[in-house]
This record gives sequence, structure tokens and C-alpha cells, in this order.
Amino acid sequence: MINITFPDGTIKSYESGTTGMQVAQSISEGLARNVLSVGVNGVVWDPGRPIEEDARIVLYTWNDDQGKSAFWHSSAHLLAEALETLYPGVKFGIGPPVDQGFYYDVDLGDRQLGPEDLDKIEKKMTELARQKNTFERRAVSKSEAIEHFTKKGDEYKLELIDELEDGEITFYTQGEFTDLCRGPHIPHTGIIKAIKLTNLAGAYWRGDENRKMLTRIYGITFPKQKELKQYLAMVEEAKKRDHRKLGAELELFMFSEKVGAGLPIWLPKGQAVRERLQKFLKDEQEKRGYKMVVTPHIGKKELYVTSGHYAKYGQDSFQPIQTPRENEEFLLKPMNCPHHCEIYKHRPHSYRELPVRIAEFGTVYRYEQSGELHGLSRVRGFTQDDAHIFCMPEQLKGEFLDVLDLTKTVLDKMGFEDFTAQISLRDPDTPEKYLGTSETWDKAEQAIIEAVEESGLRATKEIGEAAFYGPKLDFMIKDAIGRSWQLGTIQVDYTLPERFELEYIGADNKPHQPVMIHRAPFGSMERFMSILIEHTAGKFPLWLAPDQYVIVPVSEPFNDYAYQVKTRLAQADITGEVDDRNETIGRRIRDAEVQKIPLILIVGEDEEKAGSVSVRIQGDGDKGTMSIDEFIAFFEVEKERGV
RNA sequence: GCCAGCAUAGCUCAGUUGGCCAGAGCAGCUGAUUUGUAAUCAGCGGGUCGGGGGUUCGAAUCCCUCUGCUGGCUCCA
Repeated sequence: MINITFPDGTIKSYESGTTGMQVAQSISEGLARNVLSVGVNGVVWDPGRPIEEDARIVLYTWNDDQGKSAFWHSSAHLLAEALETLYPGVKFGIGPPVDQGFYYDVDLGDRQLGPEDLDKIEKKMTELARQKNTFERRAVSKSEAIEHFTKKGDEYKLELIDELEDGEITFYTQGEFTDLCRGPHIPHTGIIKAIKLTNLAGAYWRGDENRKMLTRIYGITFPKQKELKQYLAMVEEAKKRDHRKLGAELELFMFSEKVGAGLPIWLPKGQAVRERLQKFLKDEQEKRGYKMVVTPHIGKKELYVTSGHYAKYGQDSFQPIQTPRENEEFLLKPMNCPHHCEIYKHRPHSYRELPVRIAEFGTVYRYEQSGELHGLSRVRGFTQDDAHIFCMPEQLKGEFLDVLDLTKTVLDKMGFEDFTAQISLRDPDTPEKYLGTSETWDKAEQAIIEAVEESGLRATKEIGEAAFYGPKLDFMIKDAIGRSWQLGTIQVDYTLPERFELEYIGADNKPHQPVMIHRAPFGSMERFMSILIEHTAGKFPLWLAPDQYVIVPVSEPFNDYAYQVKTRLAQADITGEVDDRNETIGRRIRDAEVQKIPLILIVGEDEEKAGSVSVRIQGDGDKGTMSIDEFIAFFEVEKERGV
């Protein structure tokens, strides 16, 4: 007999060899039907795997991530089975579960799949699922595993096996299909009721662009048809929030084939929002002792040779532009930091004036691969809300904490609560990718880790994600369809001060090297706006809205009054327009609603006589009339409410 | 850059297997209407079917190529 401990602490005894499924059955039939995987002493197992020793167990269902991931992992096997049935000889890479579903990377030889093929594969998967085949786990020796896949001629699986230890290799078989797999899997394929193959993509084998590109088939499955429907509806909803769509509809920004791919063009309304964001940050930075500067969009190649950017990115950048006579070479600036280093250097600094905080909304240009461009999120020309802090080593932590506080202030103001923070460290195995010595890297990484700990911020550590000149703390946030983007960043840098020979005169009257912090709370105006648009669905908070109100006079005789109101509001620093088009009132209200203008003011005979406005809130209907002073007071209250 | 796909009027889309002057709704313009809380009515204009090349008696439709876009991969100072 063995003792099974449940999450609530109760202990029951079972015969040795009892499976998770049997344990579930002993509790209730309903639970047994829903069990997808089983946590055994912290490891996720198949429900059908016998438990031989005392164990703590957790039964996972569709409501648990562990249950979902087993479900989707098994769905990937089902996809593979369908592929093998339809396309004999297909070779398989890997087929893991992901956040929303699963994929399988396959090598179909010369065959190309199109969207029509996905329907066919889906049908086959449904047919195979109905067979309710169980997933059978089998431990195999390394030689047996090699033999199996040699016979099958699947070099990808052989490569994977090659990296595994003998004794830890398992196969899973459902129906006619056997795959190398560590598991776990759901009880049988019949639980997979709703199947949707979502898209096809190319993916390099093992993520290496020098190796073969496999066909990646993405899909998602559910235990109930209804859940698939809900999922698809949710995806449709998310598409409506897409900043590319809203940006065009609300006339915030545009792209032009003639101007060039990845070069956003800001329209008046988008620029209005940008300006308000920048004003907000400028005010915040002013309180914290930053000074604004402006630097040119190009700089001599030598500037970037000095900074190290040229050696690192020169080949993958817009190539230098030349002066016609002297053949001097200039680069479009990909970073503001070298310029800011030169600003620091323009005169000697005493330790008394440190930290020096230099800020700039600096527009930079980077060559991004054509396939990478994506709306405002990934562009070739963008404006960073950049600043560089030059401080003494002993001031580093304090400065870092202040920047952290600023970044949190920004995210808070925007109502972005679901961000994650990531400490991006160097990969010690590839020192050639980084500038500077191991000692300075250790110092810089330690400074970030300590400051983050002290601030109480929860952050993950990611090895190999650092910039080439220093480690960083990145803030990540998801867009409407769940893709994660880096917004704010804080970076500690000992390297550039050295390369630019920056110094300050210390209390000892000797030169010392300052430490540099690079930071951008928004990251870039472009990417920040893309996330802001998607999070607000284009319905900007009052303090950011390009037009805060529109006045709709009931008919022509009241146009004069409407313009009088506009003038009054302008004096109160409230901006908007009068819509005196010859259209029905219903029409003009509708247009304002569709344009997501926060406040609609209707004025007619009653309002003119009373000196009032009739207020309507976007998406929320008629709020009744108020005097203009009342409206201004109401506006100020609403404005403070933020997002 | 790589894989797969898409590109018809300002926007959203129709255009059977290549075959009459390429269509609709919205937007635009003109006129009528003077409006009280999400689309007033009528008339009119608008497209070298993304660019270039080819196949064909004939191409929006088939092929090649370039550009842009979409979803991934790689990359992201």
C-alpha cells in the first residue's frame, strides 16, 4: 500500500501501482472524466501511469495550465498522426504546447501545404480523435530509440535522441503513431472534441537560421466545441483592437509605400496624443532633475566606431551616407547615447554636479529585416524617450531606484497593470558578444539585481538577453492578441564611459570614471502608442484624447453659440471642435461616437438661453445639461480619472 | 533575410472554369432638407484591377519578377 497526499493535506492509502486516473475515480466519476494530467511530487504525469510509492498528487483538469498543456501536447501528437496518415514519409521536428494551443514542425520534403490542406488535416484529426486511442507510454533504451527512427528515416528525431541520456527516453503511441516524447499525455484522443489549425509558418530547425526551414503548423483544440467558438470570437474581438486598424480608422498615423516600409507617418491626431504623452513625461522628468537636449539625426561614423556600435551592427545598419566632396561618412543615428556622451564630455565635471541627467526625445533609425516590420511595434524609424544618467558608482543604486520609480509611475498612469519585468543578463558562454570586462559586467548585473530586489519589483532573469554594452531591466507588455513587447528599459553601462573616456573630478582632485544609466520608460513613442491604442481600444483617456469634445449645434442658428462655447473651453485648456456640418444631429453624434471622441456637447435653443451645454459621454449616452462652468469642473474631475 | 499567403475606387468587399464598356455599400462632390442624442433624401464623379515583364485571338483571372502588407522563424544597440 502507498499513501497519497492531496493538496488539501488529506492522506489516503491506495494499492501500489494505482494510477492517477484510478485515484480520480475513487473520488468521483465526474472528476475522472475531466482529469487531463496528474502532478506527482511536483512532476506532471500521465493519468494512466502507475504510482509505486508514497506521493503528493494534484489532479489537473482543463482549468489548470498543466491540464491544458497536456491536452495541447497530446493534440500535437494527434496532428502528427494525421500528417503521417495523409503524407507518408513526413519527418517530424518538435511539437510542443504553447500559450494558446500547440504546433508541430514538420519536414514534408518537396510538398508545400496551403490553407486548403489544413482543412483536410483537421478532418483527419477529428476522425482519429473519434477513435479514442489511448496514449501508451513506453520506456525504451537509447539503442532501441535510435533503431526505431533510423528505420523511419527521421534525422530530426535522431538528432534529439542523440542529446538524451540512455534510460530517460520514452515513446508514446496512440493508434498507429509513435513519437519520441517525455509526456505527459491525456488519457485518450477522444477528449479532443474541437480542433482548429490556425496557421502555417516556416520555422528554422532548432531556431537556427543556417539550418533547414521546416513547416510549422499551429493549431488549438478544446474539450468542447463551444469553447472553440468562444475562442474564435475572442480572436475576432482582439482584431478590432489592433492598433494598425484603429490607427487608420482614427487617423492617428499612416504608412506610405513611397516613403518606405517601417517608417510611420504621424497624422495630426496621433501627434496630439504623442505630444501629450511627451509633456507628461517631460514634467515628470523635470521634477527629477533631467535636462532636455536635442542632437542631430546623423553622426560621423567614427562616433559609432568609438561607441562600438559600428563593429557590432555596422553591417546590419543603414549604410553610411557620404558628403559629395570630402567623402566623409555619416550614419543615421541608431542610438542617442554616443551623442549624449559627447555632451557630457564638452566640459569637465566635478563630482559635486553628478548625477548629470540628459534627456531627449531622440529619433533613431535602425535597419530591421523586412519580414520583421509590424505596424508601430517594429519600425525602422522611431523616437525614444531616451535619457542618460552619468553618476558616481556609489550613486548608481539610488539613481537606478529613481528610474525604476519613474517607470512605474508611467505604467501606473497608463493603467498598464499586467506588465512583466525581466532582468536581461549576459550569457557567460558567449563573451565575444559583449564589450567590457567580466568584472564590470558582474558589477553592473549585481547593481540591477540588488536595486530590483530593494524595490520589491518581481522580475524574471533572462540569460543572454543583455545589450552588448551592459545588462538591463526590461518591462514587457502584451498586445491585443497576446504577443509580448518590450516597452520600458533601464540599462547599466560601464563600457561606454570607458570607450568615450568620460570622467569627473572627485573629492580627491583626481579623475574618475562615471557610470552610465540608459533608460526609456516608454521605450519608444511608436511602440508605446501601439500598446496604448490596443489597451484602450482607441478610446483614449480624456487627458490624452486628440479631440476632447465635439460640439454639435442642433441647427444652423446655434452655430454662433457653439463657437462661443468652444472659445470658453479653449480658455480652460480644453480642446475640441464644432461639428457644424449640414447633417442631422443623429448623424453627427454617430460620427463622434465612431471617432471615439470622449465628450459630445449638444447645443440648441435651450442651451443658448441658459448658457449651458447638453453633455453626452462617448459610449455612455446622455448625461443631461450643465452650465459651462459646471462642465469645466466636471471635465477636470473626469480628466483626473486617467485611463 | 527565410517559409506560407494576400494586394480590385479613399475604406470594406463582389467579380463562376481567362471572353460583353469591372460592380456594390460606405466615404467624396452637388443640390434639397434646418434637424434635440448612433447613419435624411436625390443626383454626380471616381479604378492603367499594387508596379513591370510574359503566355494567349483575348488577362483582374495563368506564369515570372519587383514593391507593400499579413502570420510565423531568425534578428532586435
